[in-house]
Parts: sequence; structure tokens; C-alpha cells
Amino acid sequence: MNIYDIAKLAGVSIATVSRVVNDSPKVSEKTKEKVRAVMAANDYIPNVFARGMSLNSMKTVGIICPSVSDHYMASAVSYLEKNLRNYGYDCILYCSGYEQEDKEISVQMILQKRIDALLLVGSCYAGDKEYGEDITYIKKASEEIPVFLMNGFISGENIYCMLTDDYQSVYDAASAMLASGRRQILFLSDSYSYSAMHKLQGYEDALKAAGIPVLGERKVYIKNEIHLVRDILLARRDLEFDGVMATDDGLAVGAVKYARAKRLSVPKDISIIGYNNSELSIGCEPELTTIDGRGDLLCKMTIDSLMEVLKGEDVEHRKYVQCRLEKRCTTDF
Amino acid sequence: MNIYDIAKLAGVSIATVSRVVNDSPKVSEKTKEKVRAVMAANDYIPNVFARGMSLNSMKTVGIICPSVSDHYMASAVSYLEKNLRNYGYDCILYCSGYEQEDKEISVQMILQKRIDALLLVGSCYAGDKEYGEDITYIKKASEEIPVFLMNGFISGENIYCMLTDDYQSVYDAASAMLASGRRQILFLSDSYSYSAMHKLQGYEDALKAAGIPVLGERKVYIKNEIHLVRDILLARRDLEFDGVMATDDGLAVGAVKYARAKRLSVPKDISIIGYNNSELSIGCEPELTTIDGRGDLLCKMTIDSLMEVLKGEDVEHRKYVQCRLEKRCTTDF
DNA sequence: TTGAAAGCGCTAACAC
DNA sequence: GTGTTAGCGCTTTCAA
Repeated sequence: MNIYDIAKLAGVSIATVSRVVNDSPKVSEKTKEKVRAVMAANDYIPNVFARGMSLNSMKTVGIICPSVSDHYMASAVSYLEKNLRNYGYDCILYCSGYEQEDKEISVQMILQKRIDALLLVGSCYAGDKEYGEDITYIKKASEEIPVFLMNGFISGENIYCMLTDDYQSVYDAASAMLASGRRQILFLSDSYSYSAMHKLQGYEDALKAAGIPVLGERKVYIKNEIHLVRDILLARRDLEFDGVMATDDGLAVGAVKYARAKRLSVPKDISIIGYNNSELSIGCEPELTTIDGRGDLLCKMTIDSLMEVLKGEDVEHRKYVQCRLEKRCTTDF
Repeated sequence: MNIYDIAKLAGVSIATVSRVVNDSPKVSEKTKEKVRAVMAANDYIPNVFARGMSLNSMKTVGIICPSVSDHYMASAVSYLEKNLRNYGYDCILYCSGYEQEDKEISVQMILQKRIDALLLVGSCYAGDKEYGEDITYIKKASEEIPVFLMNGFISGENIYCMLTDDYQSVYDAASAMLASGRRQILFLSDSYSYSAMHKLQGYEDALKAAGIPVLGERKVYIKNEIHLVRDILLARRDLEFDGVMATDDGLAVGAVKYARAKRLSVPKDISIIGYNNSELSIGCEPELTTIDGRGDLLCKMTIDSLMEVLKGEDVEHRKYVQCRLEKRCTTDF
């Protein structure tokens, strides 16, 4: 059943059918109704390829994230997909992994799909500072279609950055921890991403503001696996600390496990703060005080901006979302 | 830059270029090299729409799952996406939610995208037994394209079911719990899905085999939220139990929290088994014995079958994966 | 307000 | 092994 069949059955030309499908105003209501009736009666579905070919668009946005098995990103993708569909856009999903080369390949491949916009979920796309990673592949993509970064910043004509205020939230949380009397706070991270660097800065500035030296040994980088974190912390007998500021709940739970193994009381002997307000943070014991990055708000903001850009409106290139501290049992303030 | 430009520049016909793009064996190596050089030099990208139109396929598979914010499904989607891409297939993703109507709409919409196959991730698509949900929308889809069910069974010509042996794993786990001396085992579930029904059956049969009565009040259905599970269990003062068989780790962790609140020792006073071997199961305290549904294997099996079906080969309509009990601290066997 | 017809870029059947 | 050409189903001028 194609446009010709419908045209024939409705006694009009294919042009008219096309206009009805696209709800053009220059078709009389009468004709519209007649054609619509025929379409409905025959379960007519316009061929997306032919359509895409003419329009050179598929009403599709590409989403790339390192991995949807990370809970934070999974929630984001879920939210984005649902809402984009409400606006009539489909999502094609690529999980790129964290390697520079894989990220580049993913972007390159997804661009070939003639997507209308590109959504990069995860701050690892803003260029890993440790390795001085290249971001020209993103700049290049932005020459073809608008690019949206979720929690990362790259300046550019056609690049829109949705940011979580990681710096401030960690600054505030670390300050509160210091105010509660902690003096040796560990910074626990698994990444050098844009977001992680800002968290680190917040941590360092909070210490400085309190007149406490920032020691390199107190910044621990480690893979995000609960038991691994526990074991490495246990092995580092030289390291003394009475507080932990983690960039993810998994790391923080590792610290909780460490405390338990060392028979330290939490939060009395050691104060711990996680990040992301994930299910883990209420699954562990004691339950974790954690910073909620408000992924839902960030997503909403992203969708809104995306739709405006696609409509050709002018949109801010940088927008912020405020984090929120979720106080639970691993802190005493 | 289109196929005509390339043909002109390479001094061949568009048909030859097309053949080179599709790596047809009937082009001489010499010509191939020449054409490839021109394509590379000009960053030629074949137009996917025109291609889709001729082939009536976009080399795309549709994936529907209720929600990727569930960790089990997120892992599955991540795995599927990555591997399908290795085979040259893209994924378009729909998160349908759990409502019957939404599931139907999702399937209907995704079918319009001219996908080559449909992947239904999550046993909720096999028809929720409680409400006697309709599965004709899936049968209908299978008339157009092959449908793959991950952990669900529907018989049909063009439907392929990849199954986890939930029945046996719960039967074995419950039997082990009984063997360790428990007599009042709770069955904790949040769903009436195909998978959940099989788990229930395994539970019931294990009790029966041990000569223990199956009591309705010991089958508790509840939303999968840790604190909620704890609170409801605490509120049910009539309920006595010394073991918990949960259909998900979140529910099981709720039971762990319940035990803690009641100052019961785990596993001494109460034995708990979860399901899915998620991060939660090692985040909680004590750590959770859990059944690993082997989502990775299930995905692998699915991809393999999918590729065979797409190649037109004969494939079994039902395949099983064995679960594995991950013993940790909430059980004493 | 409607229709006729020219593409859009590609694949595949057919001819050489 | 290569070229010619007829579609594929739609959108969009241009005319009427």
C-alpha cells in the first residue's frame, strides 16, 4: 500500500495525498477527510525511506553514551528516549565505550545515519584532561548537525552544553564535612572527565578555603568496583583519613566496606559522601549521604534546548542545573 | 557527493560504484581499488535513505524494553547494541513502560521504521498472567518481521524465544534453603511476568517436594523499592518467616533492611536469596546470595539466533540458558 | 485548491 | 567484468 494506491482509491493525485500526510494547509478540509478515511481504512504507512530521501531527514536523533549499563546514563537515555518520542523523534543509540578511538568511530558512524541532532551523554566526551584527549571529532560533527553535550563543555557555534554544577556541590559538601570537624578528607575518583575535574576542583578549593593543605596522596584514582575500592584502601596502610568525598556512589560504597572491614564506625570515625543518589546509596549500610546530580532535570533541559534548536530558535550554549545533597547516614551534619 | 560524482571521478558507471560499495565479487580488484581511492579522497558516504529504499531495509533492529533504567535491561541493551553493530546493524531503541497499551503502541510505532527484526527485552512482553494480557500485538508483528523475546515464551512461526531457566534455579535455591533447615520461606516478587511466574512455580514445587505447605500469605507482591519492602515487611506482624526467596535483588535488599530493623541476624535467623547478581547485591550488608540469570549469555544467544534468522537459516524457536547461584553472605549453605 | 512531473541516490535486472 | 536503465515512494516545484 503506497501513496499511489491511496491516491487512486481516494480519487486524487499523489501530491494531494502527500499534502494530507504532511497536513499542508493548502488542501480543503473535505479532501483531507476523504483521503484520511482511505488511509485509515487501508492501514497506510508512509515509507520512511522515500520520505527521508526527499526530506533528507528521518526525524531521528542519535544518542551516544559510553555505556548504558551505568545507572546514571541508563536513566538519562531512558528519559531522553521517552521524551524525544513525544516530540516525534526516534532515537538511535550507540554505546561507544570510553576509549578515544571508539568514541571517534561511534560519532563518525552515527553521523552517516543522517540524524537530525547528536546527543552525547556523559562528561567523558568533553575531553579527558589526563590524556589531553582530542575533541576535534566533536567539533567536526557540529559542522553538520547540532551537538548536545550532557555534562561537559566544549565551546562552539553549534554545540550546546548542559551542565551539572559539580564544582559547587562538591565544594559545599566538602565544606560541610570540614565544618563537622574532619581534617583528612580523601578524594576518591575513577575518571579524569570534565565532570570529575570539576569535582576535584571543588574539593581542593574547599580544603584551601578552610586552610587545609591539599595532599596528592589523598587524591585516589581507582576503578569503580566496590570490592576493589575496599581492598585497595585496606592495602594503603600509609593513608590516613577521616572523611571520603567520592565522585560516584560505587566508590563511596567501597569506602563504606573498607570502614566495616577496619571496624571503623561510620560516620563517627569516618564520614563518607557519594555521588549520583543511586539505588546503591540506599542499599548499603549505613545508608549513604550522596549528591544528586539531578539527571532528570538535566535531561529535561537538554530536550527543551534540542527542540528549540531544531526549530531554528536561538538557544544559550551553556545551561546549568543545581545539584542537591541527599543526606543519609554516612555523614553527621 | 553522491554515487554519480564518484562514478564520474573514477571513470566508471554508478553500477560499478554501487558494486564496490557492497563489495560485490564481480568487480575486478583493480577497479575496486581505483573506486575506493576516489571514495576515500572525497569522504563519500552512501545515502542511507536511497539505499534503504532500494533494499527496503536499513540494517536496523528495533529494541523495545520497558525501561533501560532497570539495571538488568540496561546491561542487556548495552550488550546487544554493541554486538549488533559489530554485525553492521544499528539499533533503534524504544522504552515502552509496563502498561499494555504503551507496549502495543511502541511495537506499532517501531514497526513503521522498517526495522529488520524486533527484539523484546524483558519477560513482561510474554503476557502478564495476572491480567491475562493480550499478546496478539506481538503475533501480529511477527507476521512482518522476526521477533525475538528475551526471557519470555510465545509460540509462533516467526517468534524466537531466549529463555533463562528461572524455574530450575529457584527450585534449586529454595531446595537448598530448605535443606539448611528453613521452614517458612517467603516468596517476594514485584511482577506477574512470564519469568516471575516460573520463579513462583519453582518455589512452590520445591516446597511441595519437601512436604511443606504452600501458603498464600507467604507469597508477597510488592513494588521494587528497598525502603518500601522493608516497611511493608515490618508492618506485616502476622507474617512469620525464616527465609526469603526474592525475584530481584532490590526486593531482597529490602528484606535485608527488614532483618536489620528487627535486629535479626542474617543468615542465622533469616536466610535471603536475591536475583540478578546486580551491584546492589554486593553493596548491601551482609552481601547477598543471588541468582545470576546470565544476561550476558542470553544476549549472546539472542544475537547469534538473530543473525542466523536474518541469513535465512533455520533456528530453534526456544533456547535456554542455565542460571548460576552466586553464594555470598545472606545464606548459610 | 489541485494535478503532472521532475527529481532524490541507490540497487538490481538485463545487456553487452 | 562492466554499463544502461528502470524502478523504489516520496516531496516539491510549476501550471492550471
